[in-house]
Amino acid sequence: MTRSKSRGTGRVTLQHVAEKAGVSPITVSRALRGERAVTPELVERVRVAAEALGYVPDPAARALASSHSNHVAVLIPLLSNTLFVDLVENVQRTLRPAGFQTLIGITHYDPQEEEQLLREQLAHRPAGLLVTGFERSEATRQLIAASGLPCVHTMETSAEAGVYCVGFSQHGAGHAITAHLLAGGARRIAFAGAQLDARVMQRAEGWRDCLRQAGCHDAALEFLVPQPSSLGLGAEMFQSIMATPNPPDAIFFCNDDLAQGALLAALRLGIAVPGRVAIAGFNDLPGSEQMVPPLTTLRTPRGEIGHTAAQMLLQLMRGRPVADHCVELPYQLVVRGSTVAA
Amino acid sequence: MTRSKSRGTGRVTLQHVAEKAGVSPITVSRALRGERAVTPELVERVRVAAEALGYVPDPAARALASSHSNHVAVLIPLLSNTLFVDLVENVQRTLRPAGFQTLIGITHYDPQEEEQLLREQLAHRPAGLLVTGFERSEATRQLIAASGLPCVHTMETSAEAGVYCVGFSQHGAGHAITAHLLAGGARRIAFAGAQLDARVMQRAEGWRDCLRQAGCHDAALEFLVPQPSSLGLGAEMFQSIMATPNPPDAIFFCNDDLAQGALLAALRLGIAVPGRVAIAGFNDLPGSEQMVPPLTTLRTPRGEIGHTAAQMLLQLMRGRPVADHCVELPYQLVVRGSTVAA
DNA sequence: CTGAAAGCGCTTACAG
DNA sequence: CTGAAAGCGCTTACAG
Repeated sequence: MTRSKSRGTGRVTLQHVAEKAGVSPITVSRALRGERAVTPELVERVRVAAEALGYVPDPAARALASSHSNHVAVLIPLLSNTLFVDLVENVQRTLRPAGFQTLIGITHYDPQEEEQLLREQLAHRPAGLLVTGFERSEATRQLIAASGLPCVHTMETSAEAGVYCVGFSQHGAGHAITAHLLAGGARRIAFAGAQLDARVMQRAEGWRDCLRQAGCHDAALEFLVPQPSSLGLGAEMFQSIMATPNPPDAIFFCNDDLAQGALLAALRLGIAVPGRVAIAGFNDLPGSEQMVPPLTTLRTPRGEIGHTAAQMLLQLMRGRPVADHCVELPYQLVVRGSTVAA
Repeated sequence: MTRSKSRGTGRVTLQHVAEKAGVSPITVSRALRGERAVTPELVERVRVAAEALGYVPDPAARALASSHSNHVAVLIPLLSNTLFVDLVENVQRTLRPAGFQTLIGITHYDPQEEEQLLREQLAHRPAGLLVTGFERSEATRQLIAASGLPCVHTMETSAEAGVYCVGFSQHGAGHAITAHLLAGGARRIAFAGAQLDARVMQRAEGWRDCLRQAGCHDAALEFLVPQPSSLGLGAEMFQSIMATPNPPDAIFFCNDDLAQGALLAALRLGIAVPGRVAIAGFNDLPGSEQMVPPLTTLRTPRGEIGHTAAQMLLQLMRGRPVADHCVELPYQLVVRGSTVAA
């Protein structure tokens, strides 16, 4: 089939489908988008014609005409923490079948970078936004508001009206881990945190509150470092914590990689776990069950968060009402050998 | 400023910049894209006007008019292997400043899924393609060829003419690890592979060739399982390999996570490493240096591959010639305690 | 429920 | 080196 127009791209367009189906292009557009107000028979005819021609709608033309692309902008801090990989995978798994493309922006926990990324993503006129937590620059917050786009926050929850979020109680989870340590007989329970983003600090708060309730809180047992968490850092922190004059009998690490590093350091140093010190992590990342001893941790529902947040966003992008603005998902304590002797 | 047109979106357009700069829209377009054939003074005037108005080009309009978006489609097997996270991060770091958005497709090593993802990405008329290795369905291959888009292959190299690639010698790397094990005195050296993608099999080939040259090859010491690699799988494989009638004195695992799992299993089973069996991994992933004993491995240049491949693609997308169609980057053997007694 | 017209914001190809 | 015209492939808003 030759095209006569000067700039013809050889692409099958709405026009072609319309001719084949014997209707107007606009009807094809409506039929294919599943807009009501089109006779079922016509819809069928259009569908057959589109199929026969192998028609693929042009996202750029669609975006230009409707002022919304089929992109969804996703902002996450990192991809090097499995946590966010699980989140992203589930977001994509949910959004793709619905016809949405994911635009992934990695902020590295940097508010400036998040702002810059969002600007670039916004230029693409995404249909929706998926962001991590609530901590961001005022400018970013305003960009989001001014965009008028549906936006779902992940990982944390908020009671604020009009804010959409899917997460779990970071505070409650921190509390739960600490309570488990207390139940095991520990009294001097340390908190070891890295990165120090808002969620880590909420877990610290949970730890603090739990220990205060039990009358065992000791501010000297809060160890915080701003570096990104890693096994190496966990090993270092463990060693320096155990070298303090009056070391703890249990340590709650804010992330499993830190705790894994601590377990390996304990092995090297010949410090018995949980005999001399119990160790707990957070997130239940790959490998934690393989540690020696296996790591007690808390399984966070990041996969489900990704799925649920994407579904909520889908509802919002379709202009449908959402029952729950804020969905709080359950987490699960996973008790293993690092806190309970075999 | 009120807009009179009925569908005005409130967006600052080329038109506005043109009026402000006192030139035609087309000149603005050319000036901003850095096309030559525009007087430097005009370029400057346009730039100032655009800046003042906060003009952001509309990618959708641009894509529609030019039939190319500023997207680059990236296809990778997984995000749960740090390897590919490093690759993607470096790709984005290189492409973003040049004005390109990355579209990430995760194939899960499934040719069908890769094909489907590519179709979706192609609908967005990306400016270029970045794919992993050379193993894919014939249909996918044809989609790539028919698209006429510049395409750079990563992780592996190929001498084939007209094929752009940036990688390292998987065969050579497998050979190097094996040679190191041989040099340490091992003679019964096993290869333990999972996933069994093309690159793993090339490493296996390197292991085979090295041992044949040394006259030590034993086909019974090749252990292959198709499951995705993980610490748990590594532990299982290690245990079953050591339970064979005539176990090896060294094992080369095709990925660090398997080897890490093996080291932890050895610890649990009380099997001395490297005393009774030496263990080597591949990739140098996070945590390997923290293992007990630290894991000998081979550091692969995936970050540099991402950067170099993105740069090559940038050249191609700009229509500039590329000196080397095929860039082979160096890897580095990292010798640690799991193969050499302290 | 269906359609003709206009427009989304850019770039291509052609003139000058 | 600069510009007026046309077009990219859709959807919006307005009629009927």
